[in-house]
Amino acid sequence: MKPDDALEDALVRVSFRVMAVLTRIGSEHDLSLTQLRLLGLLRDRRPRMTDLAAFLGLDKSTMSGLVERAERRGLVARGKSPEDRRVVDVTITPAGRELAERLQEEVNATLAPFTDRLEPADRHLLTHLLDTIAGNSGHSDEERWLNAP
Amino acid sequence: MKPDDALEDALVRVSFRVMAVLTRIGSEHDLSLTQLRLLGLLRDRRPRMTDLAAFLGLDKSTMSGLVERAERRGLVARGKSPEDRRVVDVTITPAGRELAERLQEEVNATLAPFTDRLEPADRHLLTHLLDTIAGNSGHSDEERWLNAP
DNA sequence: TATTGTTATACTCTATAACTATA
DNA sequence: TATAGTTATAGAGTATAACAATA
Repeated sequence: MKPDDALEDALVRVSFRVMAVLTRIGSEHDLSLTQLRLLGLLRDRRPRMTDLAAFLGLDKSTMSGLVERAERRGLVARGKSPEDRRVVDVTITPAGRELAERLQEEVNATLAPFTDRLEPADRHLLTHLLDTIAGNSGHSDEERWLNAP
Repeated sequence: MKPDDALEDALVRVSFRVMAVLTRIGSEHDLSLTQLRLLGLLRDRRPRMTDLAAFLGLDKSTMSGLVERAERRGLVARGKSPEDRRVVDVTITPAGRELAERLQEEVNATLAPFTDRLEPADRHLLTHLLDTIAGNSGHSDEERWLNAP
C-alpha cells in the first residue's frame, strides 16, 4: 500500500460502516440495500425501467424482478407510457413514499451520534469536503462516479 | 427531513459511490462485496468461523457457504483447531493475499482522481474528520458501529 | 432493424431450522 | 447441556440469453 492512501482507506472504512447501518435499518423493514436505494430514487423521479437500471448499475432483467417485488408489496407502481407503448414508467406509491421518509429519518438518527462527535464548524467543513470529492459543488457531475456494471 | 441533515446525507451519498466502485472492481474479479470484505479481513487475522460471522454481521450458516466458495477458488483455507476440535480457523492463501492486495491498489487508484480534487492539506483534514466520526482516533471504538444483523 | 421490457435459467447471498460433533 | 460448524431449504439479488411487443 502506498504511504499516502490514508484518505482512500478512511473513505472505504466509513462507507462500510454507513452501509452496515443502511443494511440493518433496511432489513428491519424487509428491504435490501437495493430496494432502499430504489425507493430513494423514486422519491423525486418517475423513470422508465431502462433509466432505473442505468441509475443503479443493474441489468434491465434485474430491474424487472426488483420492481416486481416492490410492486407486490405496494411500494411502487408500473404504468405504461401513452407515447411509446413499449415503455414502463415506475412511480412510488404513497405507502412507498411514507416508508422512504421514515427510513431516511431512522438512518439520519442512527448516524447522528457519530457525526455529533464533531463541532458544528467541523460538521460543515466535512460536509463541504465530501461534496467536493463527490463532485456536488457547482457543476453537478452527479452519477458520473456510479454504475458501470 | 430536518434542515441540518446535510452531513448525514453527504455521508450516505459518498458511501453509495464508494460501494459502487468496490462492487465494480470486485465483480471484475468475480468477487461480491462480501467476498471482498472477507479477503480484506483475513489479511491480518486468522479468525474462526464464528468470529468472521460476527465481524461481517452474518449468520454462521452464511459464513459456511461464503468460505466454502472462497476455498473452492483457492483464496482461503480452513484448518481445524487442535485445542478445540469443534473450531475451524480460516486463513488466507498466498493467492488470496495477492488478489486482496491487487484489489486494494485498484480501489485506491480508482478513488484517487476524486480525492485529488482536494488540496493536500484538505485531504489530511478530511482523513482526520472521517477517522473522528468512525471512532478511529485515540480510543479504538472499532467495529462498534458495525454488524447487529 | 433497433429498442423496451419480460421470462427462463443458473448462481451467489442470506436467514431459519435441523443436524453432527465436540466440549 | 451448551457451543462450533455444516447442511437443507427457501427466497432475494444478480447476469445472460432468448423472447415479445413496439417503434
